[in-house]
Amino acid sequence: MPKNCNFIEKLREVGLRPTKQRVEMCEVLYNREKTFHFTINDLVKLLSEKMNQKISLATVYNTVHAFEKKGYLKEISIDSHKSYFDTNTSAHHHFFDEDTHELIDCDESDIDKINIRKKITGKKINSVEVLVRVASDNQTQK
Amino acid sequence: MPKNCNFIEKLREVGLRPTKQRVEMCEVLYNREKTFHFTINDLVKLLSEKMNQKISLATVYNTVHAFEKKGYLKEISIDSHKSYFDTNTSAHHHFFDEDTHELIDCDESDIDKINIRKKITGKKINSVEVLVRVASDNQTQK
DNA sequence: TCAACAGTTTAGAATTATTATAATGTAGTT
DNA sequence: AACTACATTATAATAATTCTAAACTGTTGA
Ligand SMILES: [Mn+2]
Ligand SMILES: [Mn+2]
Ligand SMILES: [Zn+2]
Ligand SMILES: [Zn+2]
Repeated sequence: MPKNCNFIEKLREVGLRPTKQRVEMCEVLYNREKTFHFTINDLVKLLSEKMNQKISLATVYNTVHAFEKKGYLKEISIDSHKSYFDTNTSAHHHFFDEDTHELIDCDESDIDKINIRKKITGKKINSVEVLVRVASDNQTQK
Repeated sequence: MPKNCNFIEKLREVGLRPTKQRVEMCEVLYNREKTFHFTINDLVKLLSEKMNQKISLATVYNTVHAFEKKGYLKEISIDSHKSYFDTNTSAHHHFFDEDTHELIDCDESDIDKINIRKKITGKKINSVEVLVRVASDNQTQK
């Protein structure tokens, strides 16, 4: 994660116009140390803080979906009531903290390879993902 | 799954009034061979077919959530755009057919026990669930 | 048996998240 | 600078879910 990636070039490469809104979104999404997990609301908040002018909600939705289509973002299902997105687009497992509603990525070494015995005829496996729900262990809490 | 379980008694046991709507819902949900996975829409459709009078949408939502709170139903997250519910309330894994949007339960023997190496300090694991997304293997199809 | 009460259902309004629309603005090209 | 295709915007529309308050019903105990 270099400090100042050339997002303009990156956007051009996949055929998206490097408009200021898209470059701004790239900065917010990818100019960080770790994977970023967010809801549209999180993102809107961060963008409004960062930018001088306001950004339209429709643009945030459109751009997130454009990024998703181009493989820059992945949608994650942990809560049927909210859409979460992930800047880590590879197949990977998650911990979900039920206290803070935060997602945490697992890497290869965190969970042993999943062995699936069941076959469904005529169907191929597209992905295998594990969700580990965690919560505070503290008795006094909650 | 007996043919005509005494749902009235079952409802009383957990402190729910055995109103005709709830008994009717029990029949639709639990009077079947296999686990039932459904969306609110699926359920409304089935109930309207089965019942002579119409049932209010609010009642379906209220009753599903009452059942959920009592541990009769479990909400499943596979698609952030829709709520799925499951009559199998135990911890279990799923296959999700991306062609038909159907959920299929796994049993113990289908997936080897998941070994989690990562520990998060101060947090305990509440559940570990695997989602296997499958789709048609047929080249000609889609 | 039946009135009284608490809990339940209901239709419709309200809220929330998301998508569609159509006018205006802008990046890239000449 | 001007042209054009694509993007952004405000706003309207849609869809899922929840709220509200009035009408209704299962239960209880007189
Ligand atoms: Mn989506
Ligand atoms: Mn829910
Ligand atoms: Zn992730
Ligand atoms: Zn299930």
